[in-house]
Amino acid sequence: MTLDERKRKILESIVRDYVETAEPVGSRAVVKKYALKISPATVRNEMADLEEMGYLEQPHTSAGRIPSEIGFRYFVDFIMEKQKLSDEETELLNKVISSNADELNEFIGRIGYFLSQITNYASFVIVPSIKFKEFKSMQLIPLGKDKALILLVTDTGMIIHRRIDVPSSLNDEDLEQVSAVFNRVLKNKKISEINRTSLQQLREGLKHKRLLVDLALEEIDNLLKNTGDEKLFLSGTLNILNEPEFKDLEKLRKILTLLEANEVLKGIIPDVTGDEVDITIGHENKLDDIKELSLVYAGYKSLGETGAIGLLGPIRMEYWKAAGTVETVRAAIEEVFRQNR
Amino acid sequence: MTLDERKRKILESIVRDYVETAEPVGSRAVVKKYALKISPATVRNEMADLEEMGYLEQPHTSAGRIPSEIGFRYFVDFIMEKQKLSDEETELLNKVISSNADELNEFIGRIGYFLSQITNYASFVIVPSIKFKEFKSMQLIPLGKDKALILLVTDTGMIIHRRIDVPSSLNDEDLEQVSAVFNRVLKNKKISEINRTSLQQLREGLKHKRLLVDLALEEIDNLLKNTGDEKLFLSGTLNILNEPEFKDLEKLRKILTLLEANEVLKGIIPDVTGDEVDITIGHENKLDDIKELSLVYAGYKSLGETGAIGLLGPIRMEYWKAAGTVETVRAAIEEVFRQNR
DNA sequence: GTTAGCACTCTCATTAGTTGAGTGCTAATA
DNA sequence: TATTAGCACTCAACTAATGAGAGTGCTAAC
Repeated sequence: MTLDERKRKILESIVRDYVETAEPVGSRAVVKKYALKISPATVRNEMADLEEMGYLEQPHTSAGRIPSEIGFRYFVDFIMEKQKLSDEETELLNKVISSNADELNEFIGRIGYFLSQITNYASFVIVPSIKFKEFKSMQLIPLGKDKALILLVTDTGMIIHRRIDVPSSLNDEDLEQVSAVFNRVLKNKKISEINRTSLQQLREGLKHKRLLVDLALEEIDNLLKNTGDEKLFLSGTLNILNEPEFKDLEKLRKILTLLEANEVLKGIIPDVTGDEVDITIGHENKLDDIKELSLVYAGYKSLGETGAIGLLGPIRMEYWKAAGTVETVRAAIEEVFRQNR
Repeated sequence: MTLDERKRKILESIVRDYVETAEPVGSRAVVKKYALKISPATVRNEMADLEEMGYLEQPHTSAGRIPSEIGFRYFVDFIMEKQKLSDEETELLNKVISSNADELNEFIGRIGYFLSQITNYASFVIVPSIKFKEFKSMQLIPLGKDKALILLVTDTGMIIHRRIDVPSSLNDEDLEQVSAVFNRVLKNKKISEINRTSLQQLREGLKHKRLLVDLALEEIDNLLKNTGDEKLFLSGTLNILNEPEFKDLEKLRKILTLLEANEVLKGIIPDVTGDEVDITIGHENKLDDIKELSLVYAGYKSLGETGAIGLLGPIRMEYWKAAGTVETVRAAIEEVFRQNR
């Protein structure tokens, strides 16, 4: 499946031209635009070969060629090089990175915005669920009559809270007392260490506040369960409005609807493995709904968990630019996460 | 500007037909579909009158009539009645209301989803910034080496937190001590009562932990400042893809882009005054960008502050349905907020 | 192996012709 | 006087025909 130098050059020209113009590329255009020292006729012969091999296709007899998905795949694997960010882009990225967005959501939001701004594709960032190891604090805070706030803090700084009803038979001091006992038993305790015995211990020590204890325990249980949901941030989805392949309203609706359903979207992103930028093109994707799209993405590590960032664009995508951007941003945010803890 | 019964009937027929079909309505269609006991010719005469009065317009000579914005306005003000929810819809609403979504965001999300589901228009919910009156608790929770969590709880159950760096010269006990002093001075204190004296008092009592105190005070200050941002929730924006008036890609892009910019959107919603459902049609709206859209909205009260819910659709909108839905949902969520505190 | 030349193919834009829905006006009718 | 039937007229939307242009594949010459 290896192509000689000239064929590679021609394939590359066609890919680049097609990505730029979204029109089939003719033999003359290839010669002219990329200053090859051969005639259109020769190019035509080569193109016929490339078509036979499956790298190109022809919308109709008298049109130029466009790269097939296989052609794009070959281009991505063996021809293109990832394009580095320009100086201005790098500067902008640094600004985004160093802006004191100490709220995680905001930071991620800016990263996503940057990705889609720079590339003009839709971007996504998956933030892994941050597993915590220890409880740091448990509070029951009275809020006026009959209400209280139950508040848990983990060693990762995550805060879980819920408003609960408090039987009016309990007063503020009772709440404080329960807080204290919980804290004593659970504080700095690893989750794995919280076993039946210690829970039993809690119940025993606070028999007469059974209801409250049960509520609190239920909440802790909840916390443990919900620890498994990673979050997906999307940005720049409207960029697909610029792509001529989606000028058709029905296609557009399909894609936008898909992008709106976050949960579905999580499913289409393949499991990230290493640090490398990965690319899936058109039908290589799992779900039918995105067989007209390509994905350029990479995993990153944060607190031992794996997240992902990536771009979502048409098959006719500037893979070199997309891959370069994803690679750089991936490294940058991993660095941030490393420093930050 | 009052119309006789027959003209009203004809205007209504044209509005309803046009809303349904998005096509200009001819005299024959009016007679046939709405079983009026007059001839098309008569209707034509009346239509000519209505056009002269500004209630109808004609896309071109040989087409039927469509309602002008003034026509819609007349229809909304003097002809239509708000349509009540069907039994199934009411049932669904009750389900949404009573589902134990004790997270505010989730509750609002469901309300928005309901609104746009039922009407097929984009919906918005504005949640007012909840002003709080008292501090309930202030905690400094150590999180491993050099880090701590500063955590404030207000009487409205709002939680403000930030991760801060702690000078390594301070140990866990120092943190606890600062917490305690803060709590003693601020607990259950109204904001208006926190004056310079009490702050001075804090600083004095903790002179040797100056840095920490300043950090904490800064955070409290922050909290007070940020109390002013209301939140906007949007839902069902893709419904506009169904409207034939936006089959044009450029228009579509404009609107979707607008809807993506939450901040701009807040600006287009007029100040809500009373409890009544209000409607602004096309050019009655402030911003140029939404002069091709209509707004159906109403305010609601929550903890003394005013929020809003509403729908955003084409000028050719089912105002009766939209207004009825908004009215019902408005009442429902106000009831929820009333009960919940 | 490469290239010039040429017949051929197919899309796209333009034009002309046709259809049909709907109007406005006039004259007849109740 | 209000209503209606009848009819000529208008205009958008569809259809078919035509021609231009881009690009190919093939053949024969270099």
